[in-house]
Amino acid sequence: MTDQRFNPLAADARWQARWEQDATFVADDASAKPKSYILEMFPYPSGRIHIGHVRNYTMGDVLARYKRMTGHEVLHPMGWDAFGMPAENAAMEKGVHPGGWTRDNIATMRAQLKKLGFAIDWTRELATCESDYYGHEQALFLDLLEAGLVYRKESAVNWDPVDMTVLANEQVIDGKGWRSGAPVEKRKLSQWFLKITDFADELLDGLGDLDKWPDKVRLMQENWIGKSEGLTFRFAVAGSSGTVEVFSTRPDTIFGASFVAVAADHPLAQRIAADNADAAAFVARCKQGGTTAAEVETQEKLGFDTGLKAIHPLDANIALPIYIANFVLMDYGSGAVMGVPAHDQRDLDFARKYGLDVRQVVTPDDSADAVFEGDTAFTGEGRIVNSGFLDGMDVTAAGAAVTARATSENWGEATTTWRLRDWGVSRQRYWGTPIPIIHCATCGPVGVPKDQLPVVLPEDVDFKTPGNPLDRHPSWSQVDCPKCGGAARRETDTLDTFVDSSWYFLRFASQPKDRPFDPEIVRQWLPVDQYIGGVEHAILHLLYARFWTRALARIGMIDVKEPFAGLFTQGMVTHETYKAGDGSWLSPNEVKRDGADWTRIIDGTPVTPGRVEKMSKSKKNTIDPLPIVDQYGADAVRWFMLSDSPPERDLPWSEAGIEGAWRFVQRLWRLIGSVGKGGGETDKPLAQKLHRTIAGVGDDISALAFNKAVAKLYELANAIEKAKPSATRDDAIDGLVRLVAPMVPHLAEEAWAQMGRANNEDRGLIADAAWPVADPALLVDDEATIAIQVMGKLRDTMTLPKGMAKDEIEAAAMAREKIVAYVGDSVPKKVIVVPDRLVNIVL
RNA sequence: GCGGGCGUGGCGGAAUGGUAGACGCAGCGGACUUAAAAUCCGUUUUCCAACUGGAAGUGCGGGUUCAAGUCCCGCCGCCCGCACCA
Repeated sequence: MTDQRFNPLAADARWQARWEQDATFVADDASAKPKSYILEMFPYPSGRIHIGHVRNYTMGDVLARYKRMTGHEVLHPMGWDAFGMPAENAAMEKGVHPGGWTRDNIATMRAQLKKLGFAIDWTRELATCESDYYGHEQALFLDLLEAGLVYRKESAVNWDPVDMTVLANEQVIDGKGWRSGAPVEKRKLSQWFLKITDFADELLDGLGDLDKWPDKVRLMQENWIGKSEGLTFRFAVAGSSGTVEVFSTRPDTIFGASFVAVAADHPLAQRIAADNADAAAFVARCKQGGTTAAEVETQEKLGFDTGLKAIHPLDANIALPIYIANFVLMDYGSGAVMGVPAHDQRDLDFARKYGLDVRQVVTPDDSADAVFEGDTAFTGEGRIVNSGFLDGMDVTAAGAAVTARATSENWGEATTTWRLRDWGVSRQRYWGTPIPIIHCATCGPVGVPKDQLPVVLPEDVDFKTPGNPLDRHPSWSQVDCPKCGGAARRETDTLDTFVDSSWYFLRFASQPKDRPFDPEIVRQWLPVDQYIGGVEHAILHLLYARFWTRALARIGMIDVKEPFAGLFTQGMVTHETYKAGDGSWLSPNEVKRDGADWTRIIDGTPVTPGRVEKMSKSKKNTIDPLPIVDQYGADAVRWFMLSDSPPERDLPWSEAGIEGAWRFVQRLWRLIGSVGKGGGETDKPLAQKLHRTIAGVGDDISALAFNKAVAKLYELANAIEKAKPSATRDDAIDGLVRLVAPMVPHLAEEAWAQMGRANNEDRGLIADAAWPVADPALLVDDEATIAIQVMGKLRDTMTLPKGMAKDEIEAAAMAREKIVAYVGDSVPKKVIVVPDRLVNIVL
C-alpha cells in the first residue's frame, strides 16, 4: 500500500506547502477553544540556524502540536531579537550595513526554520530592529518615564582609552580592550535607569506563584534579588563632625569589628584623595580593570589606610582604622562596611594581610578566647562573647539587642537592603532602539512627543571610526526642543536589547499599528503557558521581562503580572572536539573514523578526539543542521533532537545518532505500511501496551520529558512489530501515527493520507486530528512481580495476583525454595512487606 | 570570589526511598545475499565461577534506614550566571 521507503525530501516540501496554504497554524484570536501560548526564546539573527535553535524550537513545536491535537487554540509565534552588537561588529569588519546584514540573516534563517516544518504562526512574525516594533517600545519607555519609573544617574562603564569607546563586558579581555589591547578604565557617564528596585519585593514574592518554573531558576532569582535585613548605622569619624554610614547583616558581631572600609568612589574616599597623593593613586588604581562583579571579587583584596579613625558607637574608647578598599561596592548598601574578621572570610583575609586585630565574638562551644587563631572565619550560630552587654546571647537575640539600642540612641536603624540594582538601559551604540529623549539646554531632558514617534535610526552612518555613529552623525541629533522650540539635541544612546525582549511576547499576542498591543487580546493569550529557552537567561532576561510586565500592569496597560506561567530551560547541544597533530582544532567534516582511530581526511594524518564540548567556532566543533535536514529530512533531525538526552541536559550531537533516527523513521514507515492486514481478532497484551503508551506519552510531552516519550514509542513500535495481524494491531498503528505526529509531522501526514484517514476528520490533516484517549481499564495490571530480599539483597522474584494481603505475600515468599535455602532454620527478626512490590526478610 | 546546577555500562540515558542499567546508539555473533547496502534474530555493567550461581557496582569519603542512584554531612570534577554577549 505504501512506498518502500519514506522520501522526506518530497514529503517535507509537500506538507509544509499544505500547512501554509491551509493556514493551519495561524492562531485565531476569536477561538472558543481553551488557549495555549507556547513560546521559545526568539533567536538573534546571527546568520544561520544552529543546532541549539533546532533543539529549542523542536521542543516547543512538539508541545504546540500536542496542544492542538488535545483541543487547544495554540499561539506559537516566531520573531527576531534583531538589535545588538554582532551587526555592528560585522559592519566594522566587513563594511556592510548592520541593517542589511541583519535583514539578510533573517531571510536566510526564516527559510531554514521553515524547512524544519515547525507549526508556527508566521503571520505574527516580528523583528525588533524595525521601527514598527521599536517605535512602540519608545512609546512604552515614555509611559514608564511619565510614571516615574525612569531616571537618570551617573554610572561606570568600561572605557577604552585608545579606541575612545565604551566596551561591553565581553569586549574586555583580561582587563584590556579586545581590539586595542589597551588597559580598560572605569569611566562615569550619565545614563538612563529603570526602577526595577521599586519592584524588588513584588518580584521576590511573585516567585512563590511560579510553580511551573524550575526550582533552580527561582532560587537563582531569589539570590539575585538578594533581600537582606540588617542594621544601617553610623560611626563618628574621630576629630571631625563627619560620620561614615555602614550596613551590616550581622549587628550581633559589632564588638568584633576591627576596621571600617569604604568604596573607592565613596564620598569620603574622594575627599581624602583630593589632598592626599597616595590616596589618589590608590583610588586611581581601583579604577583600573573591568566593571564586572567576577573581576572585582577575584582581584587581590587591597586596602589603603586613610589614617582616619572611626569611633565605635558602643564604646567610645575603641577607634577603628578607616580603609579604602577595592572589594567594597558603592552600589550596594551604603558603600561602606564594618570589618569583622573573625566572622567573615573576606574580612579575615584582609585583616591578616594588613595585620589588623581579629576579635572573636561568637563561639560555637564554651571556648571564649578573645584572640582568633586560624585562617577560616567562623560564620555559624553560637553564643556571643567578649561583647559587654551582649555576652551570653545567641546570634539572633544579640542582633536584635544591638538594633534596639542603635534605634533608641539614634545612631542606626533596622534596614532592608537589596542586592538588586536598578536597570541601566543606556548603550553607547548605533544598532538599537533610539532612546526617545531630547536634551534642551533650558528645559533639560524632554520626552519626544508621541505623535513624533517612531524616532527612526538614520541609515546613513559610517563605522570607519570607533564609537557611536549616532553621536557623530552630522544632522540626526539636531532638533528643536518640543517644549520651548529652541535648538536642542537628541539623545544618541540606544536602549539595551534586553528591553526589546522584555515585551515581545505581548506584541506576538496582538499587533495593532497605532499602539503597542490591544489589552483585550493580550488578556486572552497571556500569560505564556510554556516558555522554553536556555538556562543562561535564568536571571537577566527573565527578571527584566517579569519587571517590564509588572511595570506595565502598574500603569494600567495590562492586567497580567507574570508573563511566563511555565518555564523550561533546555540544555546545550555539544559535540566531540578534534585536534590535529600540530595542536590545531579540526571540524567534524575534516576528520574520519577508522575503527578506533581518527584520521584527517586530506592527508590521513592521525587526529586526537577530545572532550565533548559546547559547540563553538573557536573549537570548530559546530554542526550546520541544514545539510543534515537536506540529507535525512526534517523528521529524522527532529526525532534525534528529542531522543536520548533529557531536554534539560546537554545533548551530544553524533553522526551515529542521526543515522539511528533516520533508521527509526524508515522503520515507522514500514510498520505503518503493514496496517490493514488484520481481521476482527483482538490482542489484549498489545491493547494494554497501546493504552499505556497513550497515557505515558501524553504525560511525558506535557512534562517536556521527550526522551521518555521517545523510549515509550520505541517500545510500542517493537510490540507492534512482534504482534500478529489483528484488529488490535491496526488500532495500535493508528494510535502510533497520532502519537508520533507531533514529533515527526511530515511522516505522520504522509501516513495519514496513505491510510485513507485524510477525509475522515477535520480538514484531513493529522495536525488537526484528535489525540487518542487511554482506556483506564487497560492501564491496570492484574499481576505483580514481587522482589524477595533477604537482608536487603535480592534473592528471588515471584509473580502474584495484585492486591494480595501482606501475610499471604509473606507466606508465599517464605515458601520459595531459594528463600528457604537462605533463611534456613533461623527465625526472621522482621519481615517488611510492601504490597505488590517487595518482601524484605531481616534475619 | 559569589550564586545555581550536574556526575549511573564503551556512549546518551531509565529508575513514587523498594528488582539499578528500561529505551536508544555503538560493538560482537548469526540469518538473508554471488557480494555489499538495507533488514531481521541473538548478545553486551565488571569480576569470579564457567551449568543452576556468587560478589562488587550509580564521581570520592562518611552517615540515616529493614532497604539509598534517590535523603543528610564533608570533598572532588565539570557546566551555567555574575548586571554592556544574546
